[in-house]
Amino acid sequence: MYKRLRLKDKRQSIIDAAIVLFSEKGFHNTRTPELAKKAGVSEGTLYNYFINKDDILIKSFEYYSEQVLNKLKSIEDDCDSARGKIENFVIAHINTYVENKSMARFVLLELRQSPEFIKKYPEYRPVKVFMDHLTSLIQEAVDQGEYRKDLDVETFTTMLMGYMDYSMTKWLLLDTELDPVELGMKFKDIVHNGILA
Amino acid sequence: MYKRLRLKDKRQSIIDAAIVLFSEKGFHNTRTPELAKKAGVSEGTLYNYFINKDDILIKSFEYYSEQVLNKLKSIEDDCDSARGKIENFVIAHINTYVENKSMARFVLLELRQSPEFIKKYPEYRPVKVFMDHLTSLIQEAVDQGEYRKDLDVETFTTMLMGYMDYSMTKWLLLDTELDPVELGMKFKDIVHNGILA
Amino acid sequence: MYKRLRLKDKRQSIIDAAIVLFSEKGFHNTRTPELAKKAGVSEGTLYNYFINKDDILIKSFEYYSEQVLNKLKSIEDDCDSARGKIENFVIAHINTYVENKSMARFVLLELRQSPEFIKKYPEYRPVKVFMDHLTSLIQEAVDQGEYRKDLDVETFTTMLMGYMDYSMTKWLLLDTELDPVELGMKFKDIVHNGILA
Amino acid sequence: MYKRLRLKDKRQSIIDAAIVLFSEKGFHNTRTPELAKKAGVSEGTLYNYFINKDDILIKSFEYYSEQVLNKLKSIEDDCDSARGKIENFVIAHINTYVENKSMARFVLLELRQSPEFIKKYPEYRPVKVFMDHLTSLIQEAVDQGEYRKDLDVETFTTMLMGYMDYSMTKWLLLDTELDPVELGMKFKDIVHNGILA
DNA sequence: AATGAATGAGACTTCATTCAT
DNA sequence: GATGAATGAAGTCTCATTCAT
Repeated sequence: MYKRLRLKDKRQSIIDAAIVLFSEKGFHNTRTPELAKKAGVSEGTLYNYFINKDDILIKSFEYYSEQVLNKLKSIEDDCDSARGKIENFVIAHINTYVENKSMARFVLLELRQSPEFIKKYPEYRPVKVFMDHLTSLIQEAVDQGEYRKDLDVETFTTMLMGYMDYSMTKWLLLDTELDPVELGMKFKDIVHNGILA
Repeated sequence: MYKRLRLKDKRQSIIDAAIVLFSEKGFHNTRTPELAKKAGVSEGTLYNYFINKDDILIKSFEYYSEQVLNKLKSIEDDCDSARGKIENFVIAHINTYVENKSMARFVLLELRQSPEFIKKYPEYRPVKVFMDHLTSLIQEAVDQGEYRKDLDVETFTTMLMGYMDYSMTKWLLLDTELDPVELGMKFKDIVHNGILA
Repeated sequence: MYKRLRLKDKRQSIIDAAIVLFSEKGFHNTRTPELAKKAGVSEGTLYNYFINKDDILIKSFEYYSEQVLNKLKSIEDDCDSARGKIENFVIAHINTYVENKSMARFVLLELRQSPEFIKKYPEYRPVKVFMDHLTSLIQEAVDQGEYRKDLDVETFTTMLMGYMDYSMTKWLLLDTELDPVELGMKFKDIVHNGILA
Repeated sequence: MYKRLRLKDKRQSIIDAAIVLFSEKGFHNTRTPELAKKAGVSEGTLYNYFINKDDILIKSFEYYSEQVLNKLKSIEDDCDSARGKIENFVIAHINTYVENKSMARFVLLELRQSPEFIKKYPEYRPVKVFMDHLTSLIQEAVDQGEYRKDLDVETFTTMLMGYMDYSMTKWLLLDTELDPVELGMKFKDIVHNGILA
């Protein structure tokens, strides 16, 4: 029991170090000895917990997925109206990244668009689970008459995801500030009121 | 004159090969001998035209930038109304990528995750030129009374850019079809009519 | 303790191999894999102990310097008269090389022509320590009245060093025999008795 | 005739450039394109006049040998007494180097002790022709009764050559001044008068 | 004869991984 | 389980040499 815990500690500290380093320097520019050092373990220990360097990337991602799924569940029932759920979702989604910038970089820059990774795990796209959830929330809002009947759900989902993604990418690359609530309100203003004069 | 042409050919064929390979396999998984072979030159020739492998990445991007700037200029005067210009811009922007999928992957997927690249171009330039242009078009539409006076121009720009970017990323990663005109119309429907019931 | 010893062994075996190979084939004609093989280590191990190939040259020389300094100290107090000390010094100096022909070639032939080396050690140190010591011994002989008062100490030092150096270079290049005692006696005969009829 | 001259010009300018560059940077650190540029010819032209890079080294040396042989002949008959000839020889020998420091470095540092070169051309040692000449002059002095009958001619030759060589090496490496006449006189004082009190 | 762009063998070096301790 | 020195395959890049012009 005690050993299991310590074992879990090492595994976890490797994943934590990996997410930080991969996000800072990129997967290919992170050296395994450096990763071991940051995790506070020896180089050999990496291979007691993971098959190889690729495996560390994949398992780091799986850890991330687990985290965000938990997050998703925790905010699911906070609100009754579909519109309110969507608003909560957007803010929670962005907050997840804002609270952990390393992980944000890891997912948004390094991982999300890694062709090798996507090729190996097409279904693991971290975005997919979000998109599907968001799509279902939007469909719910349409079904409940909160959004108009002929709204193209897929297009609106893409707009919202793209808006969040793009805003966060700008935040990461240009190192600016990011206020989730304000971001959501500005978006809402446009899609609710339209842009026309 | 003859020599200059051949010289330009080799340099260009290396860039062309680089864009294809980097987009297909990623920068780090592309081997220089493989790149040379694809370009139809010897390994040594790479280093007659470029400082090192990194330089090939940078110069390939600069070539891309030049291309898109030319594209921008060519569509500038096609339409009188600001709204028309924006619609033309969106379609032309997406078409640039659709017409050259390799370059699309190169810019949208590979370039974004390259730390060397980000270090050299911290302002994320390829997109910046577009964004700035788009922002000015939207501002023009507001000024001309085509869009409402209190429209948050920056937010709308980000929405539109994010929507295009996200749609194209999905297109690339999931290998689906992409119709620029339809894409633009769906977006217009939402931002013109709003989403509310 | 055990590991430390093995560690020192590897480092030393690389230096030993380097001195032999550099002296036999020259620095530039010695390939690192060959050097690794001769040292009984892998190619990668070279770079666990040294920064690069140049560093192996430098460190080999520094090892040599340490060796000869120890030699110098060991012969310092063997004799009371300054003249005797000088004679001992000459014989010991030459013996150092005769006993280790690889190191002799390394220092006398290879090291002298290495621009990297000269740049790092502009004062031509390996010889300087000797020269300075020899100069002080000769000065002592003058002070004690064993040599004449108006002897140009520097010139005599240069003569003696040059004579030894030249004799040894001939020995190395022409692969002849070398008897340190005989060499010293022949020199003594001339400088004691002069050359005139 | 005109072409022959121009041809000789190119060949000579390559040799001149080689002697300078080889002496400054060493044979292995001199790049052939750089050598071509310094000589004012194209890279390909090098191979119209020389077999390969090694050949340029060898031919540069042969050119040097020719030069010094001419020098030797020109001073041969300047003096009647053997002692005078030796003195003239020493001064002329050193002057050859002082007047052309590049060539001095080339011969004394780069070429003389290049194992590859010596291995290929053991008889071409630039020193040999000098030594032999000097030996014969000393022998002449002994025969003429100017030096004592039992003088060890070889030892004295080695002393004198070593003294000159060592003095010049110090001059080159430490970048000091060198006065051939003074150098000769200091040497003469010691070997004529001896060192003893 | 002169050119210099092109060549490609081969150099040095890196770094993910192993395994004896 | 933990270590980290050792490994060696494989990478990028250099540079003497060639040959079409």
